[in-house]
Amino acid sequence: MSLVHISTPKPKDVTQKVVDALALAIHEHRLAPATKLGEDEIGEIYNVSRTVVRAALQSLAHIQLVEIQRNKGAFVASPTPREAREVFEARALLEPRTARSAASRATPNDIEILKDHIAKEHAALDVGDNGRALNLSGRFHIEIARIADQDTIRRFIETLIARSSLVIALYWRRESALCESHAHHALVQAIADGDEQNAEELMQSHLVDLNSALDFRDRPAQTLNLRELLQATDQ
Amino acid sequence: MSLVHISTPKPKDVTQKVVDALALAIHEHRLAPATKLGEDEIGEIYNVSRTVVRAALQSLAHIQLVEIQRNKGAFVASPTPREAREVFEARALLEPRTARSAASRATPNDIEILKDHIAKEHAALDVGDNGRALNLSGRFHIEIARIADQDTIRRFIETLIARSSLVIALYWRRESALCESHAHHALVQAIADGDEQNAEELMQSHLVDLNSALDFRDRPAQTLNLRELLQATDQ
DNA sequence: TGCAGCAATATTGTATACAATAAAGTATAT
DNA sequence: ATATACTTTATTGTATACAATATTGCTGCA
Repeated sequence: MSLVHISTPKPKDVTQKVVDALALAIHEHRLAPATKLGEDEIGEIYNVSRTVVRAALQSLAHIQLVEIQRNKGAFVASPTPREAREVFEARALLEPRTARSAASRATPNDIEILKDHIAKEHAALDVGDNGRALNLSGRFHIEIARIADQDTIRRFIETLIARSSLVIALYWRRESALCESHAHHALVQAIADGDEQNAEELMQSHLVDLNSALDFRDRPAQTLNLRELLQATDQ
Repeated sequence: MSLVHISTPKPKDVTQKVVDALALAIHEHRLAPATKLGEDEIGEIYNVSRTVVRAALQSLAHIQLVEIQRNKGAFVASPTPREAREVFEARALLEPRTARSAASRATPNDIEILKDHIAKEHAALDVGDNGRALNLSGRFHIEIARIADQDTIRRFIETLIARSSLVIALYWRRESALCESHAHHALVQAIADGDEQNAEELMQSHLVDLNSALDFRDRPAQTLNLRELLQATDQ
């Protein structure tokens, strides 16, 4: 199942296409948190029926990229400061160990793939396409989880990376240093060397760095969120 | 979202009812791995349309309690030995830390809830209802994650517990000692005492014990699985 | 008998139609 | 002029209808 999700050419899975398109838009920050995702609207855009749109939205809701409110509709998720903190706490718990595993298992081909990711990331940054760079940075982390060869934990990390995109959209503080490809580079080196200890520590400090670039104190305060938060008549 | 999932009375969420009913049946081992879950059939049982059945099945597929094969249908998941091992590896990574957190945060009321769980577990075992006992044992672990007050990790643990049910159905070795409520009792004591270190270690050894009661060497070899594995024409 | 190809059946994938709920607008009364 | 009740509109929730695919059974032939 999970393998299928990764590797298949997917001749005709319309739902997945919609899922991927929406997820990409969110990851690249083209869809802002709390944006309403009307079923008819999306259906018209992709020329599919509401049936498949609903399936896609439910799929995205499961990984918490969108939030569905009964009889209200689907919205791009808007993590609270608390949720945002939790996402990075969970990443700190899972990813260092995963990087260690990756260091013990990576093949030369895997290293090539990682370096390729970094190169693309640089290219995107040079062009000024921060959205794409952010997305690639996330996929870099997912790639490490894949190399670690633990499907279950990889799936968890995938959802955390996805949500990180939203967290960054809401709580990013600094202007520059968007994805510290320097850290990524060092990490690849450790993994290539099979240096498990170093890989684990580098990943840990990388996540600490990321965390320190976020500011969870002030909350989103988006129009849509405000409105729904004020009326506590939620069922 | 996740909070809603826990606390709301849910006046009319038909889909969730179907999800819960099917999940319970799987957890209690009334539905065996690889069982076909026809849409019409389930719809007739619960008097709902295929629309909601499909939504429910997709929801269950996401937490990997069922596997959906395109144009083939939905089946109760049947974890491979490898997947089974991964589930418990992930639990070993997440749950000890979570138990530690729970020990640092638990209120007297939380302790009551945990003790209540254990009591129910005993009662079910006395009646000989192993399915219900297993389900309660799983909910005990989820309860600890709830006390730890980390929604994100709790959700991960919930999916792992759910899959553990299937793993146990397929790979359980021993006859007796189904849920070692002794271990649960000691764990509650440590949490009640706020003894973080002990709680973490007890959870770790508890999971090791569970793992040692499983035998991943021989694979399921179910009729349905065999058939689909032999024909590698999957898309 | 056994197999190949085709026909019939059943099941899933998708689209549409109807029902229920929420949101918005309007009119009336104070 | 504001607030409240009602009406209208829009959107989601659910059921059904149709299309596509897979499975099964049959027929004919070697």
